[in-house]
Amino acid sequence: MQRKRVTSKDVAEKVGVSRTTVSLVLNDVRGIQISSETRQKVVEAAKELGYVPDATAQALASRRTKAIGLVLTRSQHHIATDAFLPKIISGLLTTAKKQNVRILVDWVETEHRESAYFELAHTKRIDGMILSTPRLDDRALKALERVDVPTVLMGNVADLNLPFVDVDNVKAAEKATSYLVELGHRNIACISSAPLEYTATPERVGGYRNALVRAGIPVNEGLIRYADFDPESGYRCMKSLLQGGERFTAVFVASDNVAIGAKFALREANLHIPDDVSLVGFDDIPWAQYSDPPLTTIKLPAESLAQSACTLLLDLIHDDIGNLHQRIILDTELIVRKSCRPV
Amino acid sequence: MQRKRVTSKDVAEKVGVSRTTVSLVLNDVRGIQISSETRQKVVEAAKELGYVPDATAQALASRRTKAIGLVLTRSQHHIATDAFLPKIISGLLTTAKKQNVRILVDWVETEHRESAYFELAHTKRIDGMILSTPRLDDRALKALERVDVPTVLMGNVADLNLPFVDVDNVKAAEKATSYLVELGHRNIACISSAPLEYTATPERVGGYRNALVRAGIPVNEGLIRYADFDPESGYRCMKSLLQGGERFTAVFVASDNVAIGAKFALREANLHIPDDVSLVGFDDIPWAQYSDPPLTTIKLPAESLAQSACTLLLDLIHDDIGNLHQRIILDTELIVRKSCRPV
DNA sequence: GCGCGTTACTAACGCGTTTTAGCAAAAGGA
DNA sequence: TCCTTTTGCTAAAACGCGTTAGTAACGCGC
Repeated sequence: MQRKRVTSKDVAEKVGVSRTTVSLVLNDVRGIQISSETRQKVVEAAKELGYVPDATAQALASRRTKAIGLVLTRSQHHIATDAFLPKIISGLLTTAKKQNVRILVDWVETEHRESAYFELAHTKRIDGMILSTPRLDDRALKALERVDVPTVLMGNVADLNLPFVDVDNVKAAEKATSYLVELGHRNIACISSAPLEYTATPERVGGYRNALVRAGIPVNEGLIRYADFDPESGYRCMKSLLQGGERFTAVFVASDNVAIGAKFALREANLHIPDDVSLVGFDDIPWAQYSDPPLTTIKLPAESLAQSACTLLLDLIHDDIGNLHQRIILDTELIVRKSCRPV
Repeated sequence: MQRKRVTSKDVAEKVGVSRTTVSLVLNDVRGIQISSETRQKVVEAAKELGYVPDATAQALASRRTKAIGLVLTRSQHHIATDAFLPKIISGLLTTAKKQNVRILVDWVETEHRESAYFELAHTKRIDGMILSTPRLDDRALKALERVDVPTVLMGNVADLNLPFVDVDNVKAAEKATSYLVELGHRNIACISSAPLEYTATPERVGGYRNALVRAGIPVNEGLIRYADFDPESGYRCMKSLLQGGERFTAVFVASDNVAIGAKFALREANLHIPDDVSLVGFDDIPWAQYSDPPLTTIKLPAESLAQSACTLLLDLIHDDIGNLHQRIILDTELIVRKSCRPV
C-alpha cells in the first residue's frame, strides 16, 4: 500500500504545466493571471490524483506552519484535574478549524521555563502561541516580550506588555460577594481558586475584599484561604476554615472545581447548603447546575475566551505589526441557582 | 529585535567545518567518526550562537515531524464537557515529552470524516495518530487500515485490524454489576455512557447483562437507558427510568460524568443514595470521591491508557513494521465508597 | 511594421535540514 | 615498500514546496 506520494510535480506533469502554475492555482494567489481553462484542469488533476500538499514543505517554503501552540505551564496533576481544559480546547478548535489552523499542545515544565519559551519560539514549529493561566512570578514571561513569536495570554499579567484575553476577575468576584451581602450575610469566607502567584487569585480575592469594604464590613483575614485548583485543595481549605474558629454563614469559592471539595467538607461537618452555609462558586463548570443544591456561580465564558484568544492571535500573526497590545475583556454573569439563602 | 535566525550554516562557519558535520554532531548520529575535539567545538558554538534547529526544515529533510496527532471525532459540545480529556492530554503529554515529541490536537468533523482521515494522513504534519473513542459506524475507520500512517485507537473496534489500547469494558461492567448483585439487589437498572455506536457502550451494557444472567436474574430491557456522555443526558435517562414504572433499587451508570446528572434526577425525585437507590459509576473522575455520598465506581486508568497509547504509537513509528496489531488491555478496579448498600 | 501593454505562463532559486557517496590522510599489516 | 583499513570529515543531492523575476505570444493603435 506504500503507493508513492503525489507531489505537485505529478499534478503539473499530468496537466502539462509547470509546478509554479499548480502552486499558483491551488493557493489561489491573487493578482495573477491564469486562464480559467488551465485553472480547472489543474484543480481536476489534483483531485483525481489525490494530491495533498506536504505540510512540512509548505511550511518551510512559506515560513508559516499554520499551527498555533497552546502552552500549558502547570504540573501534570493540575492538567489532569483541570475541569476547564476541555472548554478551552473546544473553543480553540472551533475558531482554529475555521481558519484552517492546527493546534499544538505543549507543556513547559516548571524547572526550565526560560529556555523552554526561547526554544519554542526559535523552533518555528508554530506561528504563535497562547499561554494559559500565567503566573506572576514567571520571570520567563518577561523574555517573551522580546521574542518575535506572536503571543497572547489567557489571563492578564499587570506589568507585562503582551496582548491578553481575560474576564474582569475583580468585578466578577465583587458581583458574587455582593450578592451574598445583599442576602444579609456579614460573615463571609473566601476560598481562592489558586495560590497567589496566579494572577487571577489576587484579583478575585481583591474583588471579594472590595465588596465587603463597600458594604462597610471589615475584612477578616482569618476567613480567607488559598486553594490550589483541585477539589482536594478545596476540601482542605474548607476544613481549615471550619476548624479556624471564625464563624461564617457564607463562602465565596473562586473556582467551581475547588468548590466540589469544599462542599464535601461542609457535608462531612454535617452542615447543609444553603440552610447552614450559603455558597457561591466561580466558572460554571458542567457539574455546577447538577450539584445538590444547584450551585450559584459566576459564569466564566471559557469557550468564548479561547475563541477570542485564538482570533486575536491569528490577527497578530497576519498583521505582523497591528494591534500589538490589544486587550480583550469578556463579561461574566452571576448565575443564581439554589446554593444561597438570606440569613 | 528581528535579529537574524541562526542556522546550521552559521554554526558550521564559526567552527570552520561543514554543515554536515554540525548535523552529525548535534544529532548524535551513531556509527560515525568525529573527533571529540571537533564535537566539542560544534556543541559550544551552537550554544554560544543560540542555535535552535528549524523544526520544519528538519521535518522535511528527515521525513519525521516529531509530532503525533490526537484526533477527536465528537461534537464541539461533547469535547467541551468531556470530563476525561484533561487526563488523556496529561498522559499523552508526559510520555510524549520524554520522547521529545509534540502533540497536535485535531478535530475531525462528523460530516466529512472519510476525506479528513485521508488528508490527515497525506498532509504528513504528524508521524502518527491516536484516535479516541471510535465509533462502530465510522466507515472511514476502515480506510485507516490501508493508510500508511501509524494509528492506534483508544478503545477497541472489534472487526478492525488496528492496534489499540483499551480496558476490558465487559469485565469492568460485570464487576460493577456483580457488586450490586452481591449486595442483594435484583432490580438493577443501567444507564450507558454513550449511544450504541460507540464501542464502549455495547461492551459495558454487555457486561451488565452478563452479570445479571450469571446471577440468574432475567434482564429487563425496560431498565436500560442510553445516555450521551454529558450530565444532561444522564439526567434525562434517570428521569425516564423513574417515569418508566419499572421498579429498581440500584443503578449501574457506565460513566461518572453521566452519573452527575443521574444523581441530580434522583435527588429531584426525593430519592436518597444509598438508602433508596444504590449507585455505581464508571471512570472515577475527580468529582466521584467528593460526591455526596462518595461514589462507588470503576477506576479507569485514563492517564495510563493515554501513556500506553502514546508509547505504542511511538514504537510503531520507529519499528515501521513490528507489532502491527498489538493490543493492550489495562486493568480496572472497583473503588468501593459509600453510594451502595445492601437491600 | 513598430512600440507597447496585457495575458498566461515558466525557470530557477531559496528554505534549512538530513542523507548519500566519497575522499584524503593516517594507521596498520605483510 | 605497497596495500588495505580506519578515521575524520565534506560536497552535493535530496526533501517538496513557495516565490521572484522574467519571457513568449498576442492584440492593438498608429
